[in-house]
Amino acid sequence: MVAPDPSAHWPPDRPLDELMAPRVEKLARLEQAGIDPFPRRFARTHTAQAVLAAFDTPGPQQERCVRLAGRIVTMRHMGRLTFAHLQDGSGRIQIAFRTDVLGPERYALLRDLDLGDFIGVEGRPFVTRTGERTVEVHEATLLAKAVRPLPEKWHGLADVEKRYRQRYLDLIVNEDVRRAFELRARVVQAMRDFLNARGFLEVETPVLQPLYGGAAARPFETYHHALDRKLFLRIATELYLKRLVVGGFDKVYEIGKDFRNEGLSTKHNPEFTMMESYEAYADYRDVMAMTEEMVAFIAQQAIGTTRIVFRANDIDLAPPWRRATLRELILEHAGVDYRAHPERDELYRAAITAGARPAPHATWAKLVDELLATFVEPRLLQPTFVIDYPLALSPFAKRRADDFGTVERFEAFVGGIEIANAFTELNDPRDQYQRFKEQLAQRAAGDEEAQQFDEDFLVALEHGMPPTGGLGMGIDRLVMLLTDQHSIRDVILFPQLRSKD
RNA sequence: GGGCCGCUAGCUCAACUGGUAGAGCAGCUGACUCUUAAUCAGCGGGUUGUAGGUUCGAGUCCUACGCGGCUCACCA
Repeated sequence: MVAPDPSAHWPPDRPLDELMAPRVEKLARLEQAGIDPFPRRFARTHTAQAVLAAFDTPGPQQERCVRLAGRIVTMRHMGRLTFAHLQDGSGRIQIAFRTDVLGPERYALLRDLDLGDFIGVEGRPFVTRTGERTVEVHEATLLAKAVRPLPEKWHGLADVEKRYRQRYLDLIVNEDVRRAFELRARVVQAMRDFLNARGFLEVETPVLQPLYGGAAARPFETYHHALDRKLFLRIATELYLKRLVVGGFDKVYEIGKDFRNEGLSTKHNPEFTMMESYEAYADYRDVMAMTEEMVAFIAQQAIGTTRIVFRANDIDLAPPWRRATLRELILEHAGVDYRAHPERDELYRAAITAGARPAPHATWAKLVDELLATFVEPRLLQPTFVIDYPLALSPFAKRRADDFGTVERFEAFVGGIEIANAFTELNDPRDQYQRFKEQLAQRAAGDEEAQQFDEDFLVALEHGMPPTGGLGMGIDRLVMLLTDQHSIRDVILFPQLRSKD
């Protein structure tokens, strides 16, 4: 028996349009017939996929009664016979309701079912005359009534805004969207498997930080009432993970959200997922080798091959990847040798001549970055390590032994997008102190993205940090690459959008 | 933030140089025991993103705003 419940009637202050009204009426009618439209559980013996698979193993299996549950996504009434498709997390399967099996009374309850409703059914698998594997329903249970309609069935949901705002509809209707996010989960799983197998320890460090650092970005600010203090959402995990290396964890990594208060684009979401790893006694060459192996492994695990297509380019992620210095790549693609222009104004003129459009007040380091972004990045389709960056761009990277103006750093590019950033970590506290001072000067000069002076971190380094190779890899971009999605919004379930009031 | 494009029924889209806003799907009523974009007959469904303006008359032209997409700038 269903307990009498006043909410059987639709709340009067909830919207109820012409499409919802008949569904609410059906819900009330079912309740009056003693049917709970929102029961508690349903014991399944099979998923849709499992039932379909069972057809391939003939014998007693096929005769067995199966119990499965899902959302009604299509329905075709034909008098005393009705076909429908049931969709669950594994896929969809056809089910058939027959009057002569169910009896006219139970069959008549079908008229109160709608597309979008969840039902559980028990029945016998059979194959229709047209060859479709189907379950003949012997017993059906309403599991959840849907009072709003599903999106249109042929074109699905095409409105991009609605797809992002109501991702659940996108997932119900667009199979490829669901697959992309399942793939994303496999990517993260494979990354963990790879790192764990190499002896890395997964850790979690603070998201709320009194000082932010480890990357060049503007932060989000928040406030803790009890502590009466301003806090920042982290822009990177770097400085905490290196404290852990000081603490004796030789190999650590963290997979988590970073937050950067920047503009939105097809490549940028204000919160994004980053993997950072740190390995003691390794340098950036060791990290390079690990990076190419890891990406190839992830691709193999997630999509079954290292050969991918991105923006109609055939790309092979199998190691070894090309290694080239930043200097030679900029010379190759922009025709500018930045070492020949050590003065800022000189390099500015050279960049303009080459066809770049740098910001008028760009520093020397920003100009180098601009040359990289404009001329080199878009051309790096096959996996490429760009190595050896100017010191000024990298306040936490160790200098080359043979060249004190250059640091041991690489960025990995695939398909024209940057997927990783790594360096031999700076562990000399005297040098780190100088770098922080330099960042302070840049901040004073108006660079909002310059590092804050992190005294605690410096004290940690003064206790001694072993030589360490660090890596940061953007998970969202890696998934974009592996799924051939060109907008980061298509690999983030709920991307940031403007509020809609 | 700049530029360009878009916003019409629940969904997907039409509507010529300004002249009564339509179709398919979804919904409702009926027929139908092998359909799968089921089919057939009938019915209902709209403040054309919002607010102004021009005009006898605006979905259409103008202005502002909102939201989205692409792109540039910034960034990973």
